[in-house]
Amino acid sequence: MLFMAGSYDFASIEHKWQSRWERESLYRAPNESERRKYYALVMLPYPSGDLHVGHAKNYTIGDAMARMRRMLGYNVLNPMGWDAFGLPAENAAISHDADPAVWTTENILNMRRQLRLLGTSYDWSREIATCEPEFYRWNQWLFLRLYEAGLAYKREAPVNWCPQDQTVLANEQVVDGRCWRCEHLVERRNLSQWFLRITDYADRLLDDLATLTGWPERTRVMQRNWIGRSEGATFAFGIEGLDAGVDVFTTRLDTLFGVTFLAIAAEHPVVNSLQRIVSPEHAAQIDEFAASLQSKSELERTSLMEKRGSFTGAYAIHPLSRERIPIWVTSYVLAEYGTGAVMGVPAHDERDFEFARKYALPVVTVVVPPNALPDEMPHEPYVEDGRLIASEEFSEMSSERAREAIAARLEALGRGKTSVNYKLRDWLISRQRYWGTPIPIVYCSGCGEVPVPDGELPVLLPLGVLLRGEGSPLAGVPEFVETACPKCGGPARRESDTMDTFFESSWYYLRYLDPHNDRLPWSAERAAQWMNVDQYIGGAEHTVLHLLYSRFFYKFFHDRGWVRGANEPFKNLFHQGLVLHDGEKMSKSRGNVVGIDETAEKTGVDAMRLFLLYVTPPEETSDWTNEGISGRVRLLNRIWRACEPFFEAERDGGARELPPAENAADRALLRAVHVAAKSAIDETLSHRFHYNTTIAKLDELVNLITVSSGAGADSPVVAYAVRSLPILVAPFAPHIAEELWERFGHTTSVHLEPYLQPDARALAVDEVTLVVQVNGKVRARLVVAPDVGEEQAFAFALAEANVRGHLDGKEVRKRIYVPGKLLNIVV
RNA sequence: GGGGAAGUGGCGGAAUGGCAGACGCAGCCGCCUCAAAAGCGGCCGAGGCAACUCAUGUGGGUUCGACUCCCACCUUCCCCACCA
Repeated sequence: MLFMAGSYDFASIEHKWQSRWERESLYRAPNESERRKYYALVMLPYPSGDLHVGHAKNYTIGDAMARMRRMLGYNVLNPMGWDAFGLPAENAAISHDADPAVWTTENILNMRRQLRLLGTSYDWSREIATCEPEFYRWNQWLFLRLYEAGLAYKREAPVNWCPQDQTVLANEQVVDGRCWRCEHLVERRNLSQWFLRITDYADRLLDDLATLTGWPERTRVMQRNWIGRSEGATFAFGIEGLDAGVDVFTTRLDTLFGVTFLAIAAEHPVVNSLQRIVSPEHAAQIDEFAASLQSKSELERTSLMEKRGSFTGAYAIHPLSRERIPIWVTSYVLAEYGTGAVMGVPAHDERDFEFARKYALPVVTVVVPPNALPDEMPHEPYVEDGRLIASEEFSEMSSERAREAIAARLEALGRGKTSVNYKLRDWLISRQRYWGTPIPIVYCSGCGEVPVPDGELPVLLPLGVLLRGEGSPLAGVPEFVETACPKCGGPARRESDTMDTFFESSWYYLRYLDPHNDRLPWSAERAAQWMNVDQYIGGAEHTVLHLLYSRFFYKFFHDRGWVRGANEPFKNLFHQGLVLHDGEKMSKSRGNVVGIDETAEKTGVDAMRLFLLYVTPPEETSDWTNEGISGRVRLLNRIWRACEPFFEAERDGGARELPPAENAADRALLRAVHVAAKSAIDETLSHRFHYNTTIAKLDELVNLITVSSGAGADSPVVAYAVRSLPILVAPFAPHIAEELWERFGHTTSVHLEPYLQPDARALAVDEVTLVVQVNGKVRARLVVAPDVGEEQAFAFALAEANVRGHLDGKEVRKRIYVPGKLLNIVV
């Protein structure tokens, strides 16, 4: 290791303290404490192999924040674990013949070492890995509780299927409608799948967003849009020649008299009934049309394809006018949203208009702009609200009134009522994959679907399974699948699907509270002690799914009484920005990945931590540059050199008392110390974490100390400032802080010290620069006492030649005085 | 198509109604040195000899005063997207 004269030996210092912190379990969080609790949580990582400085940003922000809270007197819980189930392990098995369990364990070992190398302050006694039976047995336990509550159920559903790889794909693995591995077009297949009934919680998930004032606004908006509540009405069209009707959902009931066709999804259940009443030619056309769509993914059916349809030959009856309405099967109506059927109103809907034009269906205008006459031949749909025409007795009503009046009429006739629809769909948790939690269900020919009793948990995932990347791996393991029915003891088959890994990440934060409990996933007592999470930090890519699923689970737990207090898990939420390298995304293929190990070796992790916190506000995208980090290396070396003269001095017990200032330089130095401390505390308590400004204040402080160093070790003010440095930098550069603290003669850790409390006497200024403006333009700057009065300030201002020149004998119309800051004279 | 965020020197950024550009990077000059590195000191938005003027994406507005608030537009990034 080479290091220059005037620089310090970061490598041995960082290694020394990391070992000692671990040996002394310095960051263990006791369950019982006099101190107020603070639950600091960073999203648990997937053990993908290696950390780079981009990952480090996330952990550094969380760690600096947790260290600040600890030094501010809180009992901080700062845990870490591994989101250890998932596809990359399985893919590694398929491509390099590696056992997923071994691959995962090796990665965890390496990444745990790297997280320690970052100087993080986690309580490792609470570590969890979701792939261990001690953890996933509680996944199964929670699944069974959801099952008992009717919130877990099985039904047939369309999924993404890659015909090349012969396997189901997760939504995230479908890129632009193609398989991420072989780029084959993905098809839709109907398979029997497990779902969680998150839609039961849609209203609460939506309404409680209002209570999440500590979340970024954009995250709340995205969740609101994802839930996608829309208010409207559901009503029935009768069908000529059938007893059954077709339900339709609409938000635009005011356009009901503009209906010229009924559009239904090809998968709609009524299609079978229609085929029985229409001519053989029409029935064949419907079959042909449905077949042409069947294998297409939703993406193809939506974005890529032009709207298509086929007339069924059947007619519906308009619920009010009783007119005959042709029924079409179409490509653009989604079976999974609303009722799978839509009233076609081409005059007032873009999609219906496009469809009607293609198939020459009539366009009937029933809403016009408030003060306009109707267009006889519209060239584009009018989609705004307006005034009704040609709508029987509802004509001349406003859209808003008409919606209410028509809904009331439909309800009176028993043909419909107001209703609410959500975009949110039930959460599909089945995966035809190996490396996940087995779903604890058994199928018995006699008893049917039987839940595995709690006493038989965990249902262990068999190890050493041959993985070929085709089909459902567990289905091919007889020792796993073949079992006895828990009810009747007869032969039965286990469910071979595993759970979506979002299942475990929806509740893992509760397991940290009670990681060794073997009777329950966590105890209500521990939850009461620690929940809710005070600050959650993680990537914005989890804005919708992970956070929504976690909120859903937590509300379920709350309903059960397993957690109390607020029914939201995460009080404050923060999304960190990405890290680029020289303006480009880090990736192995570009060869521009900056690793943790190389950085620790080259510059030390204290410098890395400072750089990541300093280069941008934490929520912004930052750019890693070698020049940038050298600036932070310089700062650390300057801190070291400022402290060196004090290493041999005897321990000064009074060093933390504010010394008296002899002169302006002393006052400036004391002020710089306390301004830095105030900044660190403000950024923490505000949950803003703009430590870039705090570190800039540390730069200013070190600049002042360097200038003052001529005053030497015998100046009590310089001594005070220097001795404050380890405390001030401890949350950001924890190793150098600890080393300096020790060299100053302390025998306990700096990280157990209280943070420096800003002192009003040190922060006070004895003179300020008062800006004098004439008509809003700066004309003079006066150095005055901070408490100077308006009259006196005005008198001072008039003494300035430049001010007098601009007043030039004109009449003073108005004066604005901001004490200690500004005087504006308006003439 | 819908929604969200953001536009400030060569670069990252600071300032959230009151001195625009803190702090750092890069650059330039000097000191130290036989020399270099490191370190230390200084300069560093544009124009002007200067007093000054101009300048925070563009155009309006509110205000004594706007990077900051309001309206419109332009650009960039992100998310969702035939959601009836």
